[in-house]
Amino acid sequence: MSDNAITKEEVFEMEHDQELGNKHYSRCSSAGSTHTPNSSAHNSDDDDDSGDAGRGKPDVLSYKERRREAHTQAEQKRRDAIKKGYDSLQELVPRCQPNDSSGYKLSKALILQKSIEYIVYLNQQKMKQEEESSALQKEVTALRIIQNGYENMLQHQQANPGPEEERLTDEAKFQVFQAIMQEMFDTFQHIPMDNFKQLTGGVIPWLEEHCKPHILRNILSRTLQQMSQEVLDKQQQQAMDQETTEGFS
DNA sequence: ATAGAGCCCGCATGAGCATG
DNA sequence: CATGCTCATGCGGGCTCTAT
Repeated sequence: MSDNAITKEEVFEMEHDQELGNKHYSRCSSAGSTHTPNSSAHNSDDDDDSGDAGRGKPDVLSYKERRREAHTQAEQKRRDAIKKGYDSLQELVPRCQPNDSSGYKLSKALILQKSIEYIVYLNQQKMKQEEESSALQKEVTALRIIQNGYENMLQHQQANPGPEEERLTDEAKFQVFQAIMQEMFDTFQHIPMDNFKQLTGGVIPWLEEHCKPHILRNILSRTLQQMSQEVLDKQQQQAMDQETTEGFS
């Protein structure tokens, strides 16, 4: 396997010695002026492993050279992966996307910074939604408790209707229903209804404002008081009429 | 218009660590 | 121990901005 590698390297070296090799070393010559080997430098430097096979054969790459070649390719692969990651980030993060017109590309530092800002923003949104969800869940629980209470009251009422003489007549129930509906209608007709949007936008606030249990209870209480007063008045009137009749007789 | 400064990016390489 | 991977470093090149 190492033989194959060496052969490949040899071929590579022979084919690209001029163009790539010169470019390679010209780049490194400045960068690696302190450390980059040229041929003379590492012939004396790393002849420990290549020396046996390649001593006197300049075509055969030394171990150090082979390792450097492999490393260069690996490093290129790594840089590609990093670049791909930055490109993906720029595609994923809305604030990182370049303008369509200019097509300018953000720097890597900016991509990182914007990505961090976006993640923070998403975390805040998540927390906010969790709080809203929690509040709504509590509201649902409370409404279910109220619903159960009313259902229990209804069942109890149906199971124990009470003495015959204490039950409300259908006439009385109708009066109560009529009074409640009349009062609700008086407020409901103030909802703007020029279009469907206005209607739907007005119904919810109306429900919240005028259909609260204590308001309905007040209406009920007031209506029952009125009915009670009317019965009393009626009874008094009947008594007076009776007295008058008896007086005449 | 142009030279120079500053910034960013890609590249090659060495060093150090992990792994089979 | 060979190999792969990551990180740091130094350098060249391209681009933009600014002072002259």
